[in-house]
Amino acid sequence: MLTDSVAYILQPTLEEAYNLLREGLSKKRFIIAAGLCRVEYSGRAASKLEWGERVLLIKQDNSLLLHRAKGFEAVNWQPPGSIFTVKLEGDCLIIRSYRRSHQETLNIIFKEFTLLAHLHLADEAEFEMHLSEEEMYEAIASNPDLLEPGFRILSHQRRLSAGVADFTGYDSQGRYTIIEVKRKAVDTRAVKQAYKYLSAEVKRKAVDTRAVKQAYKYLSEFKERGAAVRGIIAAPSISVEAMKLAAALGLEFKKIDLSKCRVAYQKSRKGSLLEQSGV
Amino acid sequence: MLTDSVAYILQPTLEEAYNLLREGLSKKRFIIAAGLCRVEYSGRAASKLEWGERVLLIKQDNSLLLHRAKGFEAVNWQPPGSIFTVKLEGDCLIIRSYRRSHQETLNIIFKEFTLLAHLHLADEAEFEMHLSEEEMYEAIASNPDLLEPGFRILSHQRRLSAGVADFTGYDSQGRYTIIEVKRKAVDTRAVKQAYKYLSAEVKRKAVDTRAVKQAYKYLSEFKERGAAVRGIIAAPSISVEAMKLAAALGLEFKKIDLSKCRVAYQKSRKGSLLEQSGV
DNA sequence: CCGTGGATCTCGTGA
DNA sequence: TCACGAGGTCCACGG
Repeated sequence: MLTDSVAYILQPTLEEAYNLLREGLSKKRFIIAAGLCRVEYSGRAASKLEWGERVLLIKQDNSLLLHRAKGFEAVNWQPPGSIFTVKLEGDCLIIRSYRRSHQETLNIIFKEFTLLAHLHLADEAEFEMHLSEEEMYEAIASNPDLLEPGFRILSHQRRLSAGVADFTGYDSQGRYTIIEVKRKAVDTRAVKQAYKYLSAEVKRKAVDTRAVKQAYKYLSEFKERGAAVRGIIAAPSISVEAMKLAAALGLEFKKIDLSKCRVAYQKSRKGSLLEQSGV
Repeated sequence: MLTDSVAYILQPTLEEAYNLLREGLSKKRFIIAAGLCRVEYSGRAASKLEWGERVLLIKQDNSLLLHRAKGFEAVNWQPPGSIFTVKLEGDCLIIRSYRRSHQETLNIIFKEFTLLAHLHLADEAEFEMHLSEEEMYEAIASNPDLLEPGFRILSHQRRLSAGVADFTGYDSQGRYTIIEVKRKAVDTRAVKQAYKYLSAEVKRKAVDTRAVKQAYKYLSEFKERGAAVRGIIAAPSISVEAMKLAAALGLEFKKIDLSKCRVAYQKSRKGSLLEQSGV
C-alpha cells in the first residue's frame, strides 16, 4: 500500500522488506521496522545480541537506532552519516551500517518483519530550550541583582578556554568577586571544577597543564589569607557534601531562583528584540 | 486491522488513534506513532517545539522517545516509569507523560497521525558487551603480565568506594605499584582522576572531601621523593596533553593491547566455565 | 583532527 | 533517596 508520504507493509516477506528498505534508503526516508533480529556490533567496543523482537529506526540522515521493549536507551545504534548496505542471504535480511570515522560496523540480521514502513517527515520547526546554563547566564548578565543586591559585573564571558570564570565583579562592599554559574544542583564534582576555575582566575593566568596543578596549591593561601577575594558558586541548589567541600575551600554558595532567572531572561530578550526592530 | 501481535492503523482519525493508544497503553505494548504534533516539556529544564512531523515511541516500561527526521538523539523524551494520560481536546489528541521523581511533564499535541501501531516485542536475549572496562580488568587480573612482565598483583578490586585503585602490587624489581585501568584513550581528565585515586591509595585512606583536597597536596611529595611508589595508568592509548600531565604528576603510562586482553579474557572465562562444570 | 565540558544526559551501584 | 562514575556516551565549540 502506498500514499504520498508513507509506504508500509505489515508482515512483509523478506523480499518485500528488501525492496522497501532499498527504496527507503535510496530516497533518504525515515524507516521504521519491527521484527525478529540478532545484532553484532564492532568498533570502539564490541557487542552481541541474540534473537529477539526489536524496533529499528533509520533516520533521514542515516542515523540508526535499535530499540528493545524497555529502557530509554537504544541497545545498538549508529550516529548520523554512516553508510548502509542491505542484502538477502539465505533466509535472512542483513542490514549493515558502517561508520568510517570510528571504524564501527553494525550488523542487524532480520529473520522476519512484523512491520516495515518508510515515510518523509516534514519538520522545519525550531526547537527552543529554556532554562539552559546559557539562558541562566544571560539572565544574570542583564540583571546582576539576581546574584546579590548591588553586585557590579566587571567581566562576563562564556567559557571559551578552560579555566575562565563565568563572571567577575565587585560586591556591594567593593570586594573583588568571582562567580561560577551552574544551572543544576551542585555536587562535589562541580565544586572541584568551580574551584579550579576560580583559583585560576585569581591568579589571572591561562590554565595550561601547569596551572591546573598549581590551582590546587592555592587552596591553603585561599583559606589562610581570608576573603581578599570572594569565590561564589551560583546554582539552584547544592548537596550537603558539596556544601562542606565548598566551605572547606573557602567558596560561597549562592542560591539562584530559576523562575526569577526566567523572568529576567524574558525581559532582556524583549529588550534586545525591541532594539533590533529599532523601536 | 489486527493480528495476534500487532495492531495498526494507517492514517487513523484522531478518534481511532485515541482508542488504539488507550488500548496500547493499558496493555503495556510497544507503541509506534508518526504524525503532526507540537511539544511542550517542563521539568529540570523546559522546551517548546512547534508543529512538525515526528515519530513517537512509547515502550513497554512507559519510557517515551520523540524523534525528529534527523539526529541520533530524541528531541524530547521521558525515562521509564512515567505516567500517561491521553485525551481528545477539540481537533487535537494530547499525550501527557508525567514523571514524579523529577516533576517533569511532557505534552505532545497531535493534530494528525500518519501511522499508528502497537505491538508486543518478545525479547528475552541477553545483551553481551565486550571490551568493557570490566572485561579488560578481568583479563589483567587473570594475566598480570599484560601490565608488565613479572608483575605480582597484591589487591584487585572494582571501584566500590571512591579513591580505591584498580590494582596494587609489586613490579619485577619489588617496587610497590598502583595501577589505574582505562578502557579507552586517556585524556587529561582521566589523568587527573587517576591521580586522585593513586594519591589517595598511597595514603591508604578513604577519600572523603578532606582527602580529595589533600590528594592534590601530595603532588609535590610525589615528585620530590622520587618513585618510592610507582603510579601507572594502563590504557590502549593516551593523548599528547594527557601524557604531559601524567609525566608532570609522576605517573607512568602503560599501553595495553586490547586484542591481547580479549584473548586473555576468553581464556580466563573458559577456565572458570570448566571449573563450574566440574571438569 | 584532538581536547574540553554540558546534558531534561541515562544507568548502575553502594551507602 | 543521594552521590559518584561509566558510557560504543552524543554534541557543540575552539584550536
